[in-house]
Amino acid sequence: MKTDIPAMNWVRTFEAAARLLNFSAAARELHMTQSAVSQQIKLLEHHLGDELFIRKHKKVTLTNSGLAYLPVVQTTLNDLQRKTADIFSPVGKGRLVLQVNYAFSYLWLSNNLYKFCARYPGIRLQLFHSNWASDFSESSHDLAIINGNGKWSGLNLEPLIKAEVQPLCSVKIAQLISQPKDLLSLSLIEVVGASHSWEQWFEQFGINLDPSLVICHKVDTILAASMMAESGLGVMLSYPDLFAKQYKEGKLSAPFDEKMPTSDNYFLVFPEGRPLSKSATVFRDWLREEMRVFLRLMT
Amino acid sequence: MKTDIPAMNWVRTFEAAARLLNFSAAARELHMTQSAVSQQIKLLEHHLGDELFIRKHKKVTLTNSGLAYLPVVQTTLNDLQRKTADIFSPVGKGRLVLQVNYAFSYLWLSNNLYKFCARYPGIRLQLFHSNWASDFSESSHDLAIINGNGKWSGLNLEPLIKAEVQPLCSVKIAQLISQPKDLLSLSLIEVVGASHSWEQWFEQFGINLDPSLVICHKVDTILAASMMAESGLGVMLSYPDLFAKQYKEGKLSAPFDEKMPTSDNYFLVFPEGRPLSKSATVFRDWLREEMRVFLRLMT
DNA sequence: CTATCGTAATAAGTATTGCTAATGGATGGG
DNA sequence: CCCATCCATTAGCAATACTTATTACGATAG
Repeated sequence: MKTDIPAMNWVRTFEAAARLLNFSAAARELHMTQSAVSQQIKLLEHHLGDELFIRKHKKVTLTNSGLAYLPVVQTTLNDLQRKTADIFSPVGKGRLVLQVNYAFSYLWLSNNLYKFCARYPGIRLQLFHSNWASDFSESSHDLAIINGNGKWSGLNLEPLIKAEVQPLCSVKIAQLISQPKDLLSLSLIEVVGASHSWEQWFEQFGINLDPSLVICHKVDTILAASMMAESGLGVMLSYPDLFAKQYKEGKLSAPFDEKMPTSDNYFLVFPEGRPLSKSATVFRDWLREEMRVFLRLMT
Repeated sequence: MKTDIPAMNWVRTFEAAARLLNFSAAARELHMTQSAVSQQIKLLEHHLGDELFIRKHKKVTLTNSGLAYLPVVQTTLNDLQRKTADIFSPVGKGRLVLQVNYAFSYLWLSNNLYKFCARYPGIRLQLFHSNWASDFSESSHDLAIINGNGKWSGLNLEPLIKAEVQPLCSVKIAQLISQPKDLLSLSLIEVVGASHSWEQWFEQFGINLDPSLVICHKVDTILAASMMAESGLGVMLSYPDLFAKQYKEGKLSAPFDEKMPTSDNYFLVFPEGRPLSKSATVFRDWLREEMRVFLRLMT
């Protein structure tokens, strides 16, 4: 085969013909004659140095190579079309692929995303959930929302909430607490992997935490921690901003006003060095504004 | 913009011009005249309904749209070229992307892959490690090697080793063991998520395992289990086939000959309903044959 | 068996597109 | 200031894409 890329029209003709398994039908779909289809496919086959179709008198079928090539061609054409449209179609149209942290999606986005959709009804959203830092060159999402310390290279970051944590628990449990050391007799919920810890929190009050003396549930996600805290299983140390709804509904309460800074935050993440698609820019701007309003209401 | 896909030559011309930021240089690279480049880019801009370059008398720069479009075009062209070559270039050429289970890669593949590379020097390998079942429609790998019970739909599966496990430990520890109940006084290493368990193993001998009475290390990967077993920290329950090398080198030993069937295995996984690329077929055949020889040597 | 329909291949001619050569305008370095 | 470099434009030629018309083949219905 020749090493250069086959012409777009050959490929598009092949796609239609392979999908329909009928040159005449492909010709109708592409608004050309059957003859043109026949010729283009012959040219493509010659270019690739391999047969794509088995011509059996009344119907054509795909060869093994053709069968293997069809999905390649389909995803390529589809990708190019979609991404081209994302960049060049007018603002408010197109698809937007987001990678979102589970907890942020459940605790904040689920309560607010409807506003974005109402404002930009032409933007079709596609949400993927993952808690891991994202590789924009590999994956095909436009934006990501990730929790972590923000030390990722090659990415643009915008912190979304205030980077401070405080003890949070059910209202019932909160009534049992009046001073920091009261916590020591309760179950503490620790999120493993977080850069803030109960140890640090107690340090603020001169209390040296002896890990063997406290009951400490360890969970690997903030979502699990919040569910345990809500159901009265213990006290968690987390971002008050994130639990506004639970706070308002009386499901969670903060026994102390003091907040402790942390180096973890939720970040809006997008690739560095190349501009965002229009839809992604629109979403970023919306999220910025929405978070600004949200955080102002918090104080 | 028009909704149909821009012609391949327009796109290719744009790619070169945008990369080099010089129409004349792009023309030289593509073996055409500067005039042709200028015209094609003008056509593409017209097609997309947007400017791609800012023409500043001596040099051109990319507009925001152009900047956003360049990576899209580059990955698309690259992908199409690579995948086309994978299908149509002669056997023994091309790239092969494998997703491999960590343990299988470390314990078996690392000792045998050199033979494949020696036999097919034209095939460039790309290995990704992951222990999770794979989605061929999303990801871009050709084959995967995964551990599990094989209950994944839409995938072709071929078991790679014998689906049986047996206790394995360091030679030193093995000398302390003569009958099954001797194990109860040692540390047992359990791989969480595996479908076989120590409980099942003891059941064979009519021993009811009381979890509270045995020291049980829990790990989440076979690799971690094997490292602990090798260093004499305890006994693990795993596939003897996988540890041939450790066995031969005296690092691991099997205190009992009896093997227990398990529903977990390592599987070679490939997509259903479409043929593999030539490189992938070659790899599959090589792996089959290599495993056949390997397993025969085992018995 | 034969007429007809649906399908693909081919040949020849036309239309479209792509490319070159030549030229002009603009700019910055020497 | 002049020359080199860069891009745009134009006109004309070359390549390609497409159409029309025709042939060939097989299935199916009469």
